[in-house]
Amino acid sequence: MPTPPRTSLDAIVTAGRAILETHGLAGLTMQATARAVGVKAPSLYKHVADRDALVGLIADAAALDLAERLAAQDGLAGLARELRAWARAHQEAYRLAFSGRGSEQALATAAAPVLATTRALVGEESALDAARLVTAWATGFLSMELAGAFRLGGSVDDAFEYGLDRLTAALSR
Amino acid sequence: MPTPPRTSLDAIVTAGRAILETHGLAGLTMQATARAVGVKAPSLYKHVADRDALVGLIADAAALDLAERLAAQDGLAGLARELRAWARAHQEAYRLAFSGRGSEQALATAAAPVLATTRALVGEESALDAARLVTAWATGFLSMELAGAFRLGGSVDDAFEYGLDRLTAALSR
DNA sequence: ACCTGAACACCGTTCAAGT
DNA sequence: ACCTGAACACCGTTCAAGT
Repeated sequence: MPTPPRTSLDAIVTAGRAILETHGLAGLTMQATARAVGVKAPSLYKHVADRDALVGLIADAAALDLAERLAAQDGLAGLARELRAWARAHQEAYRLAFSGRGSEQALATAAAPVLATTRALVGEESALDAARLVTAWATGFLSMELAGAFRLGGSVDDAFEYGLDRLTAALSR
Repeated sequence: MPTPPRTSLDAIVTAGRAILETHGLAGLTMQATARAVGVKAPSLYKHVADRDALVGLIADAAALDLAERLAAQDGLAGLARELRAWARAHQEAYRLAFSGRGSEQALATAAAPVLATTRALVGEESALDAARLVTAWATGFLSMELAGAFRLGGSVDDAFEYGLDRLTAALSR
């Protein structure tokens, strides 16, 4: 006898994102996710292949969220500061989005505005190299900041602005 | 009746490093580590508090290994290229060392030569900010490279040298 | 057509009992 | 004084049985 679904992929991913942020990736269990959407764990397998797939979908949702924010920005400084603000506001989602567990497509969407900006700064030929410089710096900085790796004193805010300033200078003309 | 230990912390950490590199962090189980040193899993708890502590010790051993390599280098380019060579040769160890699961001390030791180099380049006042710029870029670049995140074409080697060149220019005088 | 209980394999960890 | 078997709680995952 056919039965209507009691949950949906959308509800599952949304619940997963909330659990991720409150309990971390380790707390994002199939059981916890199922409970959040009102079913038992085995039912989730009607909607996702396995936990890895669920984690990947959550990573993509986060990356697309970020992409939307970045698309509204202009210039290297705006992009970098918005990325940092987003990362600090959604630490677990940020870590997951850049962990390589999502699709390449979602991350590429988020990176597109950076590429457009470097193209304007250094021209077509060096745009990709320059985007990789900026992206590597920004994501490296944030992963260190979120991990609490800046422990030698000094202002982390100042270090971010210093890096942004030096990179902007290095990519000018 | 006293019994001599059948293994040691050193042997456990060494075995753990080998398992990490061949089977990844997920494969680094207490059981696998115990088997590698010839005891059963519960015996490991005589030497380490729990799996997290073991993982932390392995992260530190890797970071100190890297620190030794970096200490033999001179100049930004030498440091960056040696870091990249080491990261590619010990991918899992690299990821773990920079994951924040080790002690701050071990990573600080590895970072010391970078700080010394930026001090020589930009002076005492900006040395820390500059070291953070370089470190963030290098670790960000490598985490992306190891994750296979550079998929838009172009030469990854060229992108690395481009970044190194632009950063060197940005930190000159 | 979806959901569930029960079961399985596999973790980390504890601890009483062996030597 | 160290090591082990047995046990426990907790995972992810499968599947026959319910509705």
